[in-house]
Amino acid sequence: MTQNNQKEETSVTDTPSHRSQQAIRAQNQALILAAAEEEFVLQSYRGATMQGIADRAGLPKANVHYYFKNKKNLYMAVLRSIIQEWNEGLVTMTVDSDPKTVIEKFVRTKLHQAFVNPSRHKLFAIEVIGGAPHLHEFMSTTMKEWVHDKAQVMKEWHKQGKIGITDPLQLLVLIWATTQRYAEFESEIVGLMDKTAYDAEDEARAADFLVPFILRGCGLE
Amino acid sequence: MTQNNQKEETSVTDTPSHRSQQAIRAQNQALILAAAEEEFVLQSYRGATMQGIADRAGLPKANVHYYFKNKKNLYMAVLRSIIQEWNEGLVTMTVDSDPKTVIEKFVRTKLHQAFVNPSRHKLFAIEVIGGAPHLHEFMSTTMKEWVHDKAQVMKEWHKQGKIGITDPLQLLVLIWATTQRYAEFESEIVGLMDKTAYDAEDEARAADFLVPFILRGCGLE
DNA sequence: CTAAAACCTGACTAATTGGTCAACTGTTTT
DNA sequence: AAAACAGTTGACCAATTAGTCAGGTTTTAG
Repeated sequence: MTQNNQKEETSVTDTPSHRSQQAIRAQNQALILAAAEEEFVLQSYRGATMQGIADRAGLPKANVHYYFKNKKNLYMAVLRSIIQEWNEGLVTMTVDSDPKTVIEKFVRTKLHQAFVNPSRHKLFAIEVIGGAPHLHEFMSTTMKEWVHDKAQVMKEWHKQGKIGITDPLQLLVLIWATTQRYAEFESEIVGLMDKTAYDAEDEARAADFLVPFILRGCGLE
Repeated sequence: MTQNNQKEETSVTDTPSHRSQQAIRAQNQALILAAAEEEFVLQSYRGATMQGIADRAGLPKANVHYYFKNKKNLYMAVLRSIIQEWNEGLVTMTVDSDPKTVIEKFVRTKLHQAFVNPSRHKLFAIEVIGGAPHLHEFMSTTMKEWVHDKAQVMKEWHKQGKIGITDPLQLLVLIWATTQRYAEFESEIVGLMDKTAYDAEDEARAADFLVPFILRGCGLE
């Protein structure tokens, strides 16, 4: 594939001849972000090319640069949208909550996110594995506060004899590891199940295994 | 850093003026493989440069090409050494084994590997996340056979009422996820613990948490 | 209707980088 | 000792690719 390119087909939604600029902006940015997410996952930061992203989005490369000044800028935009989803998956958890209910909800929420949007989890994982150079701020502020907050709650639960866990950080790491794994290692897990992709019941199967397993591990139920 | 380069210092072991060619080969290949492993983890395949690997190994770039024909060749060599370690970490597990003993041993072995050699686990993870394009053969032969074999054993254990797990594949995925996580997400976990690197007790802390948790999850103990 | 603003894009450029090679030095073999 | 072989390396090249830009078209505001 050379540096040159042209649109091959009209975009996904049949475009009216007259579109508001706001709509154009929104649609193209979304198109580019989605394309970038996939390319960055498959090729990693350096391996992904602006041309490849443009092709996937069905736009000329120069147009991608029109919306996102440069590659790093685009990459950061993708990371921001991932962090946003992370923030939405949070569970309210107070000293008075029922551990069993909260933990089950947390596991199911995270697992669902993993199955619904594997690419994002893969990209996040690649970033963390590489030392999280672009996520330092998020990790050392938002995420750390959330973790310390939840750890406090869990320690209180333990004091009250509601849960058999003394080290809440380890539990959080375990829950993230086990749920996100289905997204990150999709290709491996799918292969070991002799399939080419998850089917409709795989999320439920994973949940039916994970939820009781983790609850038992916590000394609940 | 330009394309040019030169050795800055004599290599790690003070070199005698007369070295056998076999020794030279072995040492340089090891040097390059170690350097490549680190670069590939930090920069991913495309991001890693032959020049960067050469610099890290303390050799001129052309010398790297002398030992490994090209970049892909070098990358595959690194993957091969990772697979080799994987094969060494296997546990013998038969129908007559004691589940508790075997699972505990398996978890501890995998966890130890993760703490001792995090780079390899990170690289393996990146490869799988990207769809394991270079590991297809390994995954669909060696690994699949091993997994199906162990799954058979575990199903038999369940029939005999020795273990409360009906879906062995899910358990294997969970054990890999939880143990390898400490390597893969090193930067995140270390950050959340307010450290800059794991200390001597962290492996033991993880094991003390994971082993009983997983055994409880399996309905053992 | 018209001018300004926003959007679009083919063609180009500068920088990076994988890979080659010829000339060289050190080691082994006969 | 000298031919053959293995290891070393600076200089070079071709391919790739992020980013620019000038001149275009379409949309919007007045």
